Parts: sequence; structure tokens; C-alpha cells
Amino acid sequence: MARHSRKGVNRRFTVPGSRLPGHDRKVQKPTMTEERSERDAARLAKLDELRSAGIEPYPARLQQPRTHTATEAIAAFVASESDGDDALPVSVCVAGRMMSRRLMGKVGFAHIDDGSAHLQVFVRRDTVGEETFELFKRLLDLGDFIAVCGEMMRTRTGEISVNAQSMQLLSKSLEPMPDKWHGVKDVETRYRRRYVDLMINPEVREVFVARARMVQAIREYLDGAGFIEVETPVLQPIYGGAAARPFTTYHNQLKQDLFLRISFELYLKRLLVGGLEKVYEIGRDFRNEGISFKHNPEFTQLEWYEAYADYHDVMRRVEDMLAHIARRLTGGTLITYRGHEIDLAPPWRRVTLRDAIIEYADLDYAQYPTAAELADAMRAKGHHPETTSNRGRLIDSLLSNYVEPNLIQPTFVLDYPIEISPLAKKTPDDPTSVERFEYFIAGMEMGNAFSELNDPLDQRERMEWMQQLYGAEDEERHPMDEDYLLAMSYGMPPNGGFGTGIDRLAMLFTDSATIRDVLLFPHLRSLERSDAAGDEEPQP
RNA sequence: GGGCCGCUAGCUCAAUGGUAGAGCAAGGGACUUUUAAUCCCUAGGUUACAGGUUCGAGCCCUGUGCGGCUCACCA
Repeated sequence: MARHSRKGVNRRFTVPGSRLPGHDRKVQKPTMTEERSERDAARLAKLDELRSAGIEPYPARLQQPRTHTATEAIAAFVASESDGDDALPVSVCVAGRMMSRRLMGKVGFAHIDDGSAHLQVFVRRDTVGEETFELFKRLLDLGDFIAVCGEMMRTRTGEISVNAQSMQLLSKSLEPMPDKWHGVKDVETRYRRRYVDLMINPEVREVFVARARMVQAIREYLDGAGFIEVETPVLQPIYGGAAARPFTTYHNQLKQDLFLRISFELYLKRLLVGGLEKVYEIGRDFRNEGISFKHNPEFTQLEWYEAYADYHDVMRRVEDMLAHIARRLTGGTLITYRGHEIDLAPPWRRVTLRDAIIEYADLDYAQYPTAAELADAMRAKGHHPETTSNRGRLIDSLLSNYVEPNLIQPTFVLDYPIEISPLAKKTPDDPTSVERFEYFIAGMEMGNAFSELNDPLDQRERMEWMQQLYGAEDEERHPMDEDYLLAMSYGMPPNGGFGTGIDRLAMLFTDSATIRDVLLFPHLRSLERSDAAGDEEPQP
């Protein structure tokens, strides 16, 4: 937009609102642009009026530097009040977005929001002068950023306020603010224009502050336990470490197909080979799968690997870490999620997958050694298995359909079928099962861990077996990763590994019903697509 | 991808198949301690889009778009 000079091209086209979603659908009709500009005419006229009065609506800096956030200004005034008669006046310069304004003749009130608090500003014509009062009264709009300097005071009704001595416009808003009382409720608008959601709905900001504090608590815990944080490639020539379909991309100069990672696992375990004993990574994974209240195409994952630990050690660390997060966020280990009171205090319940399925689905899969037998037994119990599934997937479906919804309190489910766990060590007493657990809270799968397989020959067999088991046409079939096998052949210490969805933890700790509420910009279908569809053929 | 539900002014919401409204926001006016300020006036709409039924459609039907819930796959 910089190419449009101030007094050059029709300024209408620089109005951000002309590209807002609700108008993109209609933007091809010029009449709508005209109507749009009519609605904006008042604010655009104010821009002209401000400039001709010598007031730059988008100044580069404050005339007087900010001395206090809203919270600090209030605190400073409260402190001075406690001095009683000896109290000295508290002079402040504050800045923020004007959220409300009440005009009454030659005096007026406004609230500014700077992210720390709302602070009332009292503006009296006799104090600020004719010119500034006119600016405040007539040329400012809700949504404008302003700076205000003055002494702190209490109004007649007792509200701590800034008694404005001077006022500066910092940034003009050309879009109307949403309803000050109701905010924005439409979820599509809230997700597509998160900035509007954040500016008007204070509880949204709280969710993301809590999420940030949660991640901070995780790093604090792991750093304190001697882990180092590392970063591994997002763009990978061979994807792996999970059962999921990847996004593909292409490097032009290398003429090479690349995949966006679906997990960090294979790279982090290479680091154990290299001698880093405790590593973790917090980063983005990408999975080309369905979208739901607990699935976004890109999501934040925590994975760690710890040499000389097995999956029992990992369980102890997981329950310890989550209790640590809860204490940091709430002071205790009790949290409420969607009406359930959940206690994260260790130790959590531990139950084998087999026992859990016996308990909740009334079926002992150990009695049915083949997929066909198990599927028959499931049908006899009134379940409806996919006919094409292998035995591991059948067991997994029993878990997610019958067990998972019942696991409200934190629970480790352990010892998984080998067919769906190619990177985990076999259990010593049962070669069809592996030392793996998933943990569940509030009926949601939260994470996954193994005693990591470190036998290179076993790993090669397992990968080759997976190739056969899933068939060439299966989209979750993974390519062989020869370099990973090579790394393991150098010798990998026995270790316990763990992965968990940061977004799901954030849902849990912020009592959010959907992953979209803990993602600042959840993935939504583009609106532009519908406009382009009629004009041109989609690209192949 | 399947099923169900939704889409009306910038925002929040009304409107038996019969003239599309209100509050807030916006524009004009009154008001020197208000706080969802108050009072008077004004403007603002291709009811998501495209068809159909009907004398007449925001409402009924079909399709499309976007969203929500849900099922399937997955963390």
C-alpha cells in the first residue's frame, strides 16, 4: 500500500476494511465499494481534517514518553493515597487504545486499554484547552490509539483516573469497534480476525497469556531436570515418527521434494546417538489429516528423550511435570475442565491397554490372536470394526471408542500392540506387545511415550514389516529411513521418549472446548477461493 | 468426505409467506465528575451467493460458499 501517496491515488483503496472477509464475497461489485466508502467517509474526512490542522494521525513517536502502564499508574496512585495528607501528586503519561468515550458538554471521559488494564481518562476543556478538547470530542474515534499525560485522581464516583493535561493521537482507527457490551461473538469472525477478538474480548487474551505461562512452566521444568532444548528440521526429505499423512513441498534449487515434519522423533533420537543425553524440542508439527475440535493441520508438540530411562521413568516425569504446570498456573493440582474436576497430583492411575479394554469394552483381545478372530469377537459384542483393519488398528479403535471417553482423571494406558508401535521396545514377556503408554485426561488422548527401540536389527525388521503390513497404497506407510538405521547402528543408549500436544494441554489448562480457542490463528478455509472459482480454473 | 444446524446494518439480536426493525457503534445537536451516561434528530440493508415455487420469499424448495456440531482418519 505504500505506493499510494498521501494525496495521490484514490485513498479509498488504502482502507483496510475494503479487504475484510465479509466484503471479499461482494467486492467484485463496484457498488459495494462505493457504499463501503460512504460508510467510511466520516473517518476519512477526519484524517484530512487532522492533517490540515497539522496533526499527523500516524506519528512515529510519542511527544512525551510513556511513564506508566495502566496497571502501574493505578498502583502508583494507590500507593500515594496511603500517604494520606502527605501524598504527592502522581504524574503519568499513559498510552493505549480508546475503548469507550462519554461526552457531556465541556467535559468527557474515556477508557483506554493498554493490555495491562483499562484506565479511565478525565478530560476537561478548561484543563486541556480548546484545541485538544475538540480533538478528543470530535476527531477521535473508538479504537484510536492515544497517549495521555496528567495527574492521577479519583473521580466523584471513586474511579481512579488520569486527569488529562495533554493528549496525543498515536494511530487513527478507520474501522468501527465491535459492540462494547457484547463484543464479537461470531466464532468465524473471532478466528478470522483474531486481532478484533483480542482487542474487545478480554478473556481471550487471558487464554493466550495462560498458554504462554504454561509453555514457560514446561521449559522451566525440563531445563531444571537437566534437559537441553534443541531444534531439528521442519523440512525433511523423509518423514517419520508417527502414523500420519504429511504435507509435501519442493525446494527449487535442489530440485527436491520435501515434507513438513509430522514428528521430531527420528531426529531427536539421532541426538542421543551423538551423546546428548536429555533433549527436548517444542515446535510445530504438520499433519495432512482431518480438522476437528482437537485437530489443527499444524499443531505444537513437545517431545523429549532421556537416556537410561524407560517408560516407567517417563510416566513419573510426565505426572510430575503436569503437576508442576498446574501449580504454576493455579497454585494447586486441581483443575476444572468442562465441568469435570480433575486432580493432576501424582501418582496417576496406571492400567494396561488389555485390562482397560476388558473393563470398558468387555473384550479380552489376547484371546483373539488374528485380526479376523478379533473382528469377529468385536462384532459378537456389538462393535463395528473396519473390515480392512489389521489387529493393531482394531485394538486401537476399541481404545479410542470405548476406553478413551471414560478416562477423565489422568490415566496412563500401557503396553500397546506391536503393529501400531514400530519404534518401541518389545515387552520382555510378550513379543506381540511393546513398552509404550499413552496418557489420557478429560477423555482426550494427550500424549504418547515408549521405551525407545534401540536395536538396529530389530528396528530394520520392524520397518520392513511395516512396509508389508501397510502396503504400498497405504498413505500412512512410511519410507525406510536408512540414515536413522545407520545412526542406531553406531549405538543408541536405552532411553525413554515422550510426545505430547501442547495445544491439548492448553485446552485443558484454560478450560477450552476446542483447539481453535487456544490457537491464535486456527486454520480456516480461505474465503478468496470462492471469489476466484467463478473466474478461472483451479490450478492442477 | 458423510449427517445435522447456522449465515439479517460495523457489532449483538428481532421480524405467521404480506411495507426488513431495535440496542450499541456512526453523523448532527444539548449537557463541566460520567462509567452499558442521558435526551433530541439523522443516516446506515441486493437478509452469504445463485436459481426455483408463489400474486407476493429473510421465511418454503434446490444448488454453491463459509462456519459450527458430529461421524470417519489422526495427536
